[in-house]
Order: sequence, then structure tokens, then C-alpha cells
Amino acid sequence: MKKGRVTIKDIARELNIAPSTVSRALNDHPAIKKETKEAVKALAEKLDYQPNLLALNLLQKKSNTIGVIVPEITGHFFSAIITGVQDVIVHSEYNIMICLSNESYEEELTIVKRLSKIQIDGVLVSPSSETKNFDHFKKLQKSGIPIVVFDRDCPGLEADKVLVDDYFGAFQAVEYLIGIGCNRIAHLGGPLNLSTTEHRLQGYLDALHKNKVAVNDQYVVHVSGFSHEEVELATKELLNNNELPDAIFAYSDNLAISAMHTAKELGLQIPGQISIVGFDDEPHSAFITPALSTVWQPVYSMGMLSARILLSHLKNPNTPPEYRKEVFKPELVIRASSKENKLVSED
Amino acid sequence: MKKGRVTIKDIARELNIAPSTVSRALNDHPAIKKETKEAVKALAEKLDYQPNLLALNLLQKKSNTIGVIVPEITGHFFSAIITGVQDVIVHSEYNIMICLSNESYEEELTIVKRLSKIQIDGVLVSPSSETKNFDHFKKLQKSGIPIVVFDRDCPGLEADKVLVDDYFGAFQAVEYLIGIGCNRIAHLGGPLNLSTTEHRLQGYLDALHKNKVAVNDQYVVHVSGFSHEEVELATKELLNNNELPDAIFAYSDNLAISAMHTAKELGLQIPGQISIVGFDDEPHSAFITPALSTVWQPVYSMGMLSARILLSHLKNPNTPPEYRKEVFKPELVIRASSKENKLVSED
DNA sequence: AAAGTGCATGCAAAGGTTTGCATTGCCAAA
DNA sequence: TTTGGCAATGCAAACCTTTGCATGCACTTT
Repeated sequence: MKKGRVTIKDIARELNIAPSTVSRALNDHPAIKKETKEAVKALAEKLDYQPNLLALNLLQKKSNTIGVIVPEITGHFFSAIITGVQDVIVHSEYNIMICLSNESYEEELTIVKRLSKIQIDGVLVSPSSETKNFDHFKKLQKSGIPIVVFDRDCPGLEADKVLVDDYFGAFQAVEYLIGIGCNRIAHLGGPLNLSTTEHRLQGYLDALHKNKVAVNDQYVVHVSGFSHEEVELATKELLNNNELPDAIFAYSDNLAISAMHTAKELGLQIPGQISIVGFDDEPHSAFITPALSTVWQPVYSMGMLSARILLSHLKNPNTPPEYRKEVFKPELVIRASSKENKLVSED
Repeated sequence: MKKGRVTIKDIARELNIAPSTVSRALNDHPAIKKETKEAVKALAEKLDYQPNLLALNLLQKKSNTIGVIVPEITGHFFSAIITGVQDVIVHSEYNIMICLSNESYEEELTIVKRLSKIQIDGVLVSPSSETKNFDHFKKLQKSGIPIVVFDRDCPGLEADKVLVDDYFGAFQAVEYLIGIGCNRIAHLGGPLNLSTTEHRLQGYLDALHKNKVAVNDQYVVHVSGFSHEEVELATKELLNNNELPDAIFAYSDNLAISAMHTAKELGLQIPGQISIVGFDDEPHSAFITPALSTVWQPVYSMGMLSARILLSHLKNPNTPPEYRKEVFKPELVIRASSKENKLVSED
């Protein structure tokens, strides 16, 4: 018995053969005699030999690990994406390292440095809401690490992208609100540098334009973070307009729910006086009262696809930089927080 | 310019000194002359030298990574714990690898094998609801890997534990229900092998005993998984009793919300006809209607403490096996889903 | 001048595995 | 018998860093 764990050398010594032969036998190298292979494998089994991946990593200059950078995981959205990623990666030889930026650019930088140090093999990323500059990701790419961006786009970064057609989702939602008779539709927008914020805003604006509903600047407010206080403040700003909006299209379900709460506190009837539509379709959105109308996104599938794309790059490291861009279609889900009751009070 | 990334040898060659000197200079070894250190550091900076952690891992026989095994992350509970863990670990030199068992014993085994292969340095674990046998964790410990168990206990496993006083929480909740006049209190219990299930059940039973409320076996049902269908079925079983319960104490908020939904579908008034109390205080529980009474747990702190305990073991690897057991006190949060309206209908 | 002291640095091994090339032994063809 | 070829295995380098011990040098002390 030796001290530490069993190595390939231990097996070699025991069998009076060279370590290289053991290695080849274990890996079913064709130049090794059948009996040798069997003997080696039997002894390896008996000694409970575990290959030392650390040594392999050094040799191959790769960590067999992929990093996933997300802003947070306490909401359903990113945790569901991660679950999708995990369910794909778990069937590969890769390990997965989840990193939280906490919506902070600084922390995102630190994470990227760390991942680069441990020689990460690939990265899945959804940038923080503070991130405007993507040079840290470009630097990763330059050192040969493939990157797949999901949900929140990084404009100017050439990489694989798995996105949602936020514009389409927002357009649908707002056109639906117009269709049920709303004409003072406010938008509670997300943090301004996010691509998702921008696209949802644009969808909102275009839906208004197309349907000849006047755009009122006072009906558009953006939060810069996701804390309850901030959202409450922004909502009050919307609701303190001299002309009360008759609908709020919110950037996300969480914003919508916060807004709903605030509206209730101000004594407003939902959807009687004001309709509310969110975005994300978080599971609990169906359970609040009134149940929240929202825009559903195929989160789990997005996670799986992102992971698959990254894996395919890792299998073929020499492929030219031909990036995929996959855009999922979201779907409007109508529930009780919005209601066709304005047509009457219209005229 | 060389091909790959800059190594310590490149710096040594450039400066006509030995690699070992470079290493020592970079690590501020006292035996190195000041000027040498400065020269080395300057060049390292200029060449953007990144130490190769893979080589270090091999040398030290450790991966500088700790594993976190959780059953799922789509709920708030585990994702908040993980956030706490992460916020502590991020300030250490360790990386963190999050693994999802999906409440499956099989997958948990696979994860443990994987972690062992990559020479993980320490593990934080909350076992799956299927896990009855903890030998896989014991095996890890035998190979010198410290384990900290959190939330869900592993009875028979000697390790550090960061738990919640589930018994106390359940006792408080049920005694409160009795206090507001309920005397047909049902329990919608969790999966049977979980320590949390057991302790919450015991708290429920003892609260009834202490207050001389009759225990009715038909009022206790356990789910074996957390799918909505299963919970619905279990709830219906409870509500189909010839004597309708006047309260349900549920194992978790998610179960409570599912049950609430089912009860509503059956036309029951909450809390008019039946009070409901959950466990966990998920953030959305405050937003559903009626807002859910529940038992709050200091999740984020639990995550942080678990991580700190593990780190302290990693700093002092030679400490004797003296395990800590930290038990957090949960707190009853009373909201609208339970109401003091039974005293009238009592007599 | 010889011996002693201490500082600054170099040498080489170690960690476990893979892999290109070399080597050995054996049999068949010339 | 020599040569060629093949099958099976061994050798040694490589991946990069750290670290115990040795070395070299200059200066002080006797």
C-alpha cells in the first residue's frame, strides 16, 4: 500500500510494465496486446484507480470546465436557463462553473479574469445591467475561448447568440392593450444599457405608432436597478401624471408585480382602472391576484440550446468564426391583470 | 513572441535568470533582491503573465474548487443560499461549482463521483429528497474532503451542519393556528426521507398534543415529489375528508400555494373557511392573494455561514474532526391567508 | 591568507498523464 | 543468412510551477 491515491505508475510497477503501456491499455490503444489490456484493466479496477484529471488538464492546457456568467439566480428566469444548460452539459465531459455578477460590471470583470486564469474552455454569458463595454469578453475570445451570449445581447461583440425577440413580444403585448381599448399606455422600462430594455421599448413605441396612439414621454420611465424601492419610485412617477395611464407594460414580471403592489396601495383597481402586463412569465405570476398577463419565453430551451452551441464549438475548435444567432419567439399570455373594459368608458 | 501564453520560463529566459527565481520574485520570497523582484514584476506586467493554475493544481493535488450540491435552483430557497455562499467564496481563492441533483439520488451519486474525480477541495450539500443512504458522502470524507451539510440534514453523517429549527418553526405555526381557533388542522407534508419533513411533522404533532387538540391521521398527507399534479392530488385527499379541515399547515410555500389554488378551485374561502400557512417565505408569497402566512428562514445567512465554515476547514486541514452544528431560528410571518375568525364559529 | 558568514540565485525533482519516436524480438521473404 | 516488416512495448519529453538543497560570491573575522 502506498500513501496517496493510486496512479498509473503504481499499476505499471505492479505489472512490471511501463506507465505508457498502462496509459495506452486504459485508453484501448490498438497497439496493445489483448492480454495486457485485460491485466491492466483488472488491476485498475481492483485498486480503484481514478485518473488524475488535474494532470490531464495541465497536459491538455484546458480545464474541461465551462463558465456560466449570469447577473443573478434568485429569479426564475436565469435559474431556469441554468437548469437547461446543466441538463445538457451534464451529459458531456465538461464541468460547469456558475458565476454571479450581481448586476455589477466590476464583479463581471473579476469573474472573467478568474475564468481566464483557470483556463476555462468556453463561456456562456448574459451581461450585467451595468455593462456597456464588452472588451473583457473580446479578450477572452482572442485567447481562443468560445463565447455564447444569451438573453441579453452584447452589441458589437461577435459571438454566438441565443436571444428572444423582445421587440416582437413587446409589440404583441402593447398592441393587445390597444386592442382592448387602452390609449394611455405607460411603459415601466428596465435598466437602459440592456439590449432587452431597448428592444422592448422599441416594440412598445412601434406598436403605439402603428396604431396611431399618441406617444407621451411622461409615460415612459426606466429603472436603473431592480430593487423594490427603485421600482416603487418609478411606478409612482408614472402614476403621478396628471393624466393617469390606463395601462402599464412593464419590462419584467417582477417590475410588474412591484408596480401592481404600488398601484393597489394608491387605491387603484386592477384591471378596472389600470391594466398591467409583464414580461417573463415567472411561475408565481399566475398565482398573484389578479393573475398577471405577461409574455412567456422558452427559458429552459434557451439554456439547452446555448449549451449545445457552445459544446459544438468545443468539439470543433478549428471551425472558422461563423456565428449562429438564434432568436426565440415569445408568446403573450393573457390573464386577469388586463381586461377588455375600456371600450365602454371610451366614448 | 512565442506561440502560447506567457510562462514563468519566458520571463526567466528574457531576464537571464532561473525560473525558480522568477517564481520566488513573483511570490515575494524574502531571499530575492529588491531589484530582481522589480524587474521580474515589471516584465510580468508587460507580458501580461498569467500564472497557470492548472500546473499549480497538479502540484498541490487540489483543484481550488468547492462543490455545492443542491436539489434544484428554480425556487428562491436554494438560489438565495447559493447567493450567500457565492458572496463569501468570491473573496477567497476558491472557485465554486454548483451541481443540481434534480432531487434524484442517482444524479447525486454521479455528481459526487465527478467532484471526486476533479479533486474537489470541499463540498456543501443539501441532499436530494430521494437520498436515504449517505455512503457516497462518507466516502468523500474518507478521502479527506470536508463536507458541510445545510438545510436538509443527513442523519448518521458526521459533518458540519447548518440547519434550521424546523421543529420550532412548525410548532410556532401550528400553535398559532390553534390560537386563532382552528382545531381541525391538516398537514401537507413533504417527501418522507427529508429531515425537514420529519421535523416539521413532529413540530406539528407536538403542538397539537401540547394544546390537547386531537390528532387525526386523515389530516396528514405527504407528497413524494414537488410536481404540481402531485401536490394537487395530495391536497384533494385532505379536502375530501368528510370533516373538512379548517387549516392546512404546509411543508413549504410552494406546496401551500398549490394547495391554495386547489382549495380555491373547490370553491373554498381562504381564510374564511380554511386557513393556510406555508414554510420558507418565498418572496412572491407576499404578493399572492390572500398573502400567505408562512415561516421565514434566514436563507442568505445560512449560505454565508455554511461557506465560512467550509473555508475555515480548508484553512486548517489538520484540525481534528470537531463538527459544528448551527441551528437557525425561523420566524412566523402572519399574513392574510390565516385569520382569527374561528373563535366565533367555535361554540 | 584562510576560514567563516550570509545573501542571492540556480539546480533538479516532483506532481500524473499522454504521445512521438525508438527499441526489441520474432517471423517471413529473399 | 540477411533483410524487411510488424507487433508490442519502453523511453523520455512535455505541460508549468514550487521548493529543498546546493552553489557561488563577497565580505568580515581571526
